[in-house]
Amino acid sequence: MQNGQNTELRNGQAPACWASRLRERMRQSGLRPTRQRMHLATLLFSRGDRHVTAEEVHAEALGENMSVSLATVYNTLHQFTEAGLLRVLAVESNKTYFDTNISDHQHFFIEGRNEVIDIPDSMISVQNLPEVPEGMEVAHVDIVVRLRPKKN
Amino acid sequence: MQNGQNTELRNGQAPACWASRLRERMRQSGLRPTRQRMHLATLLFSRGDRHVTAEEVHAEALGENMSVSLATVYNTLHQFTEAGLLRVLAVESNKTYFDTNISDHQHFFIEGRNEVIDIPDSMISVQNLPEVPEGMEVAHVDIVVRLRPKKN
DNA sequence: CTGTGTGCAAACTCTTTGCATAAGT
DNA sequence: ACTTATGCAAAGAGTTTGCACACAG
Repeated sequence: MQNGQNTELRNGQAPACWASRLRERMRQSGLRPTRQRMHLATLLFSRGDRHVTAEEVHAEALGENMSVSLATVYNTLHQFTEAGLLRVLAVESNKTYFDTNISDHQHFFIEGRNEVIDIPDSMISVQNLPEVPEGMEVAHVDIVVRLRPKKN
Repeated sequence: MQNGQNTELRNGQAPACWASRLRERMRQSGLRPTRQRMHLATLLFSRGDRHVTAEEVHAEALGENMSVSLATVYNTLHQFTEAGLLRVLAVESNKTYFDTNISDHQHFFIEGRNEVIDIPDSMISVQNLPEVPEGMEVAHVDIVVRLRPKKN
C-alpha cells in the first residue's frame, strides 16, 4: 500500500463522493457509468495503489459476488487505460499488468514471485538521457529494478 | 548496428575461429553444438547486436534455406539465455524479445513501430536508487525510454 | 425507445510440451 | 550404440472479437 495521488479514494470512505467524481470522469471519456464499470472502478481505485492483471481483477470481482465476465474485465481495463485512469506496465513478458497509480513513478519487480512494488516518486532519477533519434520524442521513461532473494 | 561486446564476431569474418569458440561455449553449458544450434547462433551473433523475437529468427532461418522448426527456435533461444548468451527484454507485453548484447545497457523502444534500439553503455545512469526491501538484492536495473513520433 | 455495454463462446497469437525420428559423440 | 536434439502437431496460456441480449439515458 504505497502513497500515490488518489489520496481521496482511501479506505472506502466517502464512497458517494468519489463515486460521483468517477461518474463524471467516465462521462468525459465517453464511457457510460454502468454497473460493471463502476464496480470494477471501486475495486481498482478504492484500495490504494495496485498492480493487477485482468485475471486477478476478474477473480476478485467474482469473489465479491460481482457478476462480470473476463472479456468485460479486459475491455474495461483497456477503456480505463485510454481514459487515463490506468497505466500498462511492461515488467514481464506475456502478462499485462495494470497500474492504478498513473503518476510518474517507477517499480521494483520481484523475480520468481512476480510482484510489482512502487518506488515512491522522485526518489529515483535518470542521468544523461541520450539524444533521441531524429523526429522522435520521449513518451515515458520506465525503470524496473529487478529484485531477487539475497543469498544470505 | 550498435557496438557491443561481441566485437570479434563482426562481419562474418574468421568464421571458423569464432565458430569453434561458440562450440566450446556450448559444451561448457552442456549443449551439444548441433547443426541447428550452430546455425541459429550464427544468425544471432555474427551480425552485430540484435533484438529479435522467436518468430523473426525463425523466418530469417527459413529465408536462408535453413531447416528448423519454430519449437526448436524457442527451445534454442531459451537454452542460449540460460547459458548467458542472450538476455530477455520486457519492453512490450505479450511478446518476448531476445537481446544478443548481454552487456549492461538500456533501450529505446519506439511505440507503434515496436522497434528496440540500444542506448550505448554508460551514457545513461540512475540516481538515488531507493533502499531495497529486506532480504532482497538488485538483480538488474532495466530502463526503457519509450519514444513516439514528434508532433511536427 | 435507441444505442451502447455485456456475456458468452469461439478465435487468435504467442509459447510450451510429448513423442517418434534423427543426429551427435 | 547410446544419448540428446529435433520436428511436428497438439495443447496451453493470455487476450481479442462477434453477436445476441440487457441495460442506461
